[in-house]
Amino acid sequence: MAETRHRARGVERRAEILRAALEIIAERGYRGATLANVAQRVGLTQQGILHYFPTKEALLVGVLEERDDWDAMATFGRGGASAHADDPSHSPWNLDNLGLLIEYNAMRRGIIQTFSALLGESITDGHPAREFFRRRYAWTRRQVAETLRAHYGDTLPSGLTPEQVAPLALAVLDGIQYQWLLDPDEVDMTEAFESLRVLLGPPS
Amino acid sequence: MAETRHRARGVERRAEILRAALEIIAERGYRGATLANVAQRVGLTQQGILHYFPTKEALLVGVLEERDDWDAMATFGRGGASAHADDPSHSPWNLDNLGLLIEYNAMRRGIIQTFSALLGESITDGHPAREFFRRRYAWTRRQVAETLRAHYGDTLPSGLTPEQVAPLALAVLDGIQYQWLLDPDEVDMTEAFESLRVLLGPPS
DNA sequence: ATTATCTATAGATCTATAGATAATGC
DNA sequence: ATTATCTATAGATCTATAGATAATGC
Repeated sequence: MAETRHRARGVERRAEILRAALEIIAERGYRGATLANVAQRVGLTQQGILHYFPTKEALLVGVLEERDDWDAMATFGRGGASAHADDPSHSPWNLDNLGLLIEYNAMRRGIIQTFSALLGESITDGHPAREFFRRRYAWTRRQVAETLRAHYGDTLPSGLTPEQVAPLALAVLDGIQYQWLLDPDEVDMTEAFESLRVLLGPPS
Repeated sequence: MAETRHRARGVERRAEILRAALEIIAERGYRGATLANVAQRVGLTQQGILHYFPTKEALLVGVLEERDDWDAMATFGRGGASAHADDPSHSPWNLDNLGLLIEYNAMRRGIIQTFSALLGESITDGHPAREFFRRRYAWTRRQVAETLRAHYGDTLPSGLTPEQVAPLALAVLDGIQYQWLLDPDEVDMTEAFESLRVLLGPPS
């Protein structure tokens, strides 16, 4: 790895930095993250990072843009008609290799933790990710409502509309993630999502 | 206010500082908060704060301990058998004065925002509030399950058990709060909680 | 030439300690 | 005496700018 470093082209370096930034943000949040932290992880100086991203905020934006995975999280359950259906990182259910699954989950945890940390911060005043999340949630609520409508029609078994349920379903995903991150042994995300499906009722 | 400052006894000052700290954390999170910020808000120097709370972390602990309100948030709906049933700040449904209600909501928003910011940060490595939240959630899940059992018995209309639903219901509360904080005009917390009740089904 | 990195630094902050000074309570 | 606050500072960091140097691609 260290030996190939001088071979790394700019694009790869950039990707390397973004991955490191993702990890650092997962560990300490954006405000707690430091350019020096990221730099150390990729074996550069702090100023080296600024060569690729002119400011700390630009680095955050890079992380945010890189992760269209964010949205994959919204497509809960295997029923989701994802645009990336053939990409293993987007359809864990198709993996038959246990090693891959574990690796996948570890990466997933990193992404979930980064996402959750940023969401938490984003609601504070003037946070650079605030608008990003506001838009994302508005979009995702619509997306989820649409998915629900495709499954259930205009009314769910509960009598509620897709538009009423969408924010709740989305909220469950986020809330469960926090509970899981705080106490992985006590909270089973998969089971929780299964229960959510039961709670929503059988498709008509 | 400034005139009564020299009259303020230690206990009042402490409370004043805690309230200011709550606000600052709501605005910038714990990591983003600064002793100087808090100091300025109460008209002291940064070192003045350290007279009451020896470290920044001690101040956070103070805020965390002060707010048993945190738990009131878990007792959703008017059905909650709260120990503070006579305290207006714990039973908004009893307020008949609109002014009080608005003030209450504003305060509520501050508390919700502080809580949400801290929850978001707490999942990062070595955060001082992590253990607090882990315990709080374990306790609250049990609490909610108990409440559900009192309402529904051992099985909810969906067929799920109180233990299965509790983490979901709790997750909805937290998740909706984030959505609301990000976009107050698009998300109606009261309506969302109402929908949650419908989703859980009618009590038997 | 252009790109990738580094050293040197400026300029802000931040937490926390030490110790002085003023006010309050016996 | 004790409590409440302040000034002075140490010692760390942090982001960002300036400019040098080495490596890469034509």
